[in-house]
Amino acid sequence: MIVTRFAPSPTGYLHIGGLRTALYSYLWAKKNGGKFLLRIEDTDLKRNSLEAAKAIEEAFRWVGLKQDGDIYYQSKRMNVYKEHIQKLLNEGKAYYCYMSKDELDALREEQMKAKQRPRYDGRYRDFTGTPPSGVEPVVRIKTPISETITFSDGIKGEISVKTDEVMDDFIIARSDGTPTYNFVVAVDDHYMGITDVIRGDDHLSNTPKQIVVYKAFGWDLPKFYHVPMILNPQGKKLSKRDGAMDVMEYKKEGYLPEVLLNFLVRLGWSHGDQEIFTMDEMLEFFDPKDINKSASAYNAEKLLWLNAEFIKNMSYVRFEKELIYFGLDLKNVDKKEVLIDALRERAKTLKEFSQKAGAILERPASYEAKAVKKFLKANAKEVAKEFVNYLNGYKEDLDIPADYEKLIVGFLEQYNLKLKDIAQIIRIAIVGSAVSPSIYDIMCIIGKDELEIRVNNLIQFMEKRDEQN
RNA sequence: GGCCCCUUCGUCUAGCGGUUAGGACACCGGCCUCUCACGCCGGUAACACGAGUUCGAGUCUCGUAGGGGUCACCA
Repeated sequence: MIVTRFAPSPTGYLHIGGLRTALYSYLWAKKNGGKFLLRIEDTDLKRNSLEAAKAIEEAFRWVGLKQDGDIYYQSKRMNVYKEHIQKLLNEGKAYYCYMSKDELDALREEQMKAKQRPRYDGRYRDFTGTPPSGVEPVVRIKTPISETITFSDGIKGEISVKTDEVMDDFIIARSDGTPTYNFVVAVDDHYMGITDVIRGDDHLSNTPKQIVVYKAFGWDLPKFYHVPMILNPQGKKLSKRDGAMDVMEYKKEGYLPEVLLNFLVRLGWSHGDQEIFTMDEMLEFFDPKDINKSASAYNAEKLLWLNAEFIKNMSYVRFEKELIYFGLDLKNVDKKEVLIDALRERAKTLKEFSQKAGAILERPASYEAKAVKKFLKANAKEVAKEFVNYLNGYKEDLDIPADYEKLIVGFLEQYNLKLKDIAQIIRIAIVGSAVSPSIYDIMCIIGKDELEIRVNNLIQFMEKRDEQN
């Protein structure tokens, strides 16, 4: 069985890079009938916060990635790590190092000056004398000397590093006794039964260290997949400055969770020419072997396009449900289906949708100056008045947009006008600007009575304007 | 700087020794049209460079250049 995990450290919100590796892990496990686990890496008490952990969980809930079983918190497993550190100590595979932080810094500086790679010199590796007093020791693991550590990465291929060149006896327990990252990752991945580790390729260079831990305990290695980073549009590493990194920010901006997932799955992975995937299709087609080797740049326009595609095909009930978050309650809107259909092809996000809907549902607070100047010419007032008269005398049904089209056609015939002569007047009367969905749709949405009110309001406005001139 | 990784249109990518190098976003035309969109049709645009291997290279090998990652008592 395949078991994967996502293991964020709770130092901030969940960002889209993290979400993508989580998605890949989730997909790979679920596709194979396996398990996807969530582990919060909170060993560094100073930098973690409970709120951050909660924020990550909230983001997971929003996108609908559900972990199997309970969430693991490393802070609750300290005794396990301590036991294992003790075990290595007992077996002589790790040792206490009494070098103080100051001494270490001095050594590092010296090495830097000599243009050497800063590296612990192993001075306590075989130390048997009396330890210096007043120093709380750290625990270091013995990394093999003159060995080549080789592993096969599912994305990058065969990777091998020479221990003497790039590794030293790294610290597995700080002087306060708390374990460090590379140690706990290996211990947890082993006990959680992780078979496939899918993570960002910034961890590629940590992998040999974790392998040292695995080997010290004699454990089998999981498979590793190091997925390339996501770059910003400038091709640099995505950072907070690029904005919109927080997954929850996408909710606020009116993106659908499945769109974010769809967008992310295609960033660095593909299945032929397919752009749009349902969750079932992602599960069917995803395979980490198809993940690209190179980093990919974040492309906000494509995300927007994808969101628009999904909105175009979204159900009415889903619209009603999602729009509540944006302060738009469609429950009492009589022609909500006409509203939705009129706007779904004009709004790329739910946020934009709710703004545009508001412009139709609420009476315009003012009339856009440019539109007034361009379309409300001298005869506009008369045309509008004639329209109100015609509307008052109109006895046919006014229920669907086509009924309003009949209304307009009749009006144009009677007064020998062109559609152009009336369309913008009605539009401005209803939404206050020269841009909106079809006038038949928006007339239908607000209904006959409201239509009359709004056209009259516009007539009043024009009268006032004409008086001033 | 050492080590590791990467390199096809502006961007996401397809390609797995023989292709007019395909698709998508964006962009530019045109059509549709009551405005704006949507939709439809069409277009511009890429194999980083240099050597090999081969009858033949985007595809294999090696260099060069460029980009990224990483070198903590952070994760």
